[in-house]
Amino acid sequence: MPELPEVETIVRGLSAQLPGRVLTEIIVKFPRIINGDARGFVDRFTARAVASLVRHGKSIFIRFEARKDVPSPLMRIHLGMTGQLLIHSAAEPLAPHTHVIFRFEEVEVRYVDIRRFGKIEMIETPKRFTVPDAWTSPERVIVAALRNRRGMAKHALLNQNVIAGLGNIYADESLHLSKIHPRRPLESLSDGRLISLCHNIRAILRRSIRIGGTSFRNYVDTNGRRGGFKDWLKVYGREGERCACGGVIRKTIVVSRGTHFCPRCQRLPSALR
DNA sequence: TCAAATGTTTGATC
DNA sequence: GGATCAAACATTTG
Repeated sequence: MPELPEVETIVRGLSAQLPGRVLTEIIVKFPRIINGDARGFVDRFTARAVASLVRHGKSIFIRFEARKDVPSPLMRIHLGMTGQLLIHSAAEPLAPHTHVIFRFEEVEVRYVDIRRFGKIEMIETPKRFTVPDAWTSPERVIVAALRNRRGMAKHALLNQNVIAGLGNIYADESLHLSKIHPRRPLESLSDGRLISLCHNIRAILRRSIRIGGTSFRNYVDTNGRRGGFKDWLKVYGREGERCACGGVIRKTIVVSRGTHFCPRCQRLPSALR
């Protein structure tokens, strides 16, 4: 479920609580969530203090303080479709589908994931991010990533190896704001359209982050609160409703994902069908 | 009751 | 490369 604004909101929630705290215990109730050897994972991170948190795309990275000369590995958390990270006191009862518990002094962070598509892993040797982040990378870098790309616009926006962070909701919303048909071949867009697309992506992300992301079904932040961006969605989940231009919003399948668009203001030039 | 759909990613296949 | 599909899963919706 969570796309960039939702993950950003979660990282901010964790950043307000965790830095400086020592991870005293990790309880793994469902080992398959941990990528690789779960025991090694637990051993490596237990008794370490959190240094800082970073988001890149839809991934959360937790950096721990190094001990002596021993460099500290990174923890990467990807929430998949339905992953949640909730901050609780240890006394509160466990929700169903709680798979991993990170126990700190005073608080614990619980990884809850109904569909269990999420992954948590240890990264021994962190690498530089090479893919631009849809929110933090300079716009010109994102434009450059899309230029010279071929194929359907929506495909590129969803591809995390091209731009990191957009998912189905924000891809649909960005294309709608930019008046680009989801199947429009990227190579058919002028430089100006590409620049405005990237600008619109940022504008949508900015607004969504400001109000805590989109809660369509499951998403909640670290305090269990829902995000407010659902009310701002122009096409996602609005099949049959009217677009501001007067057209009626349609839902079809593009790149095997449910795709919402307005056939009136997101026209596919007839030469391209 | 059952089939389809759900905010993701990855790997296979053509 | 690019497009398509299936699978990893549980729950909700029509």
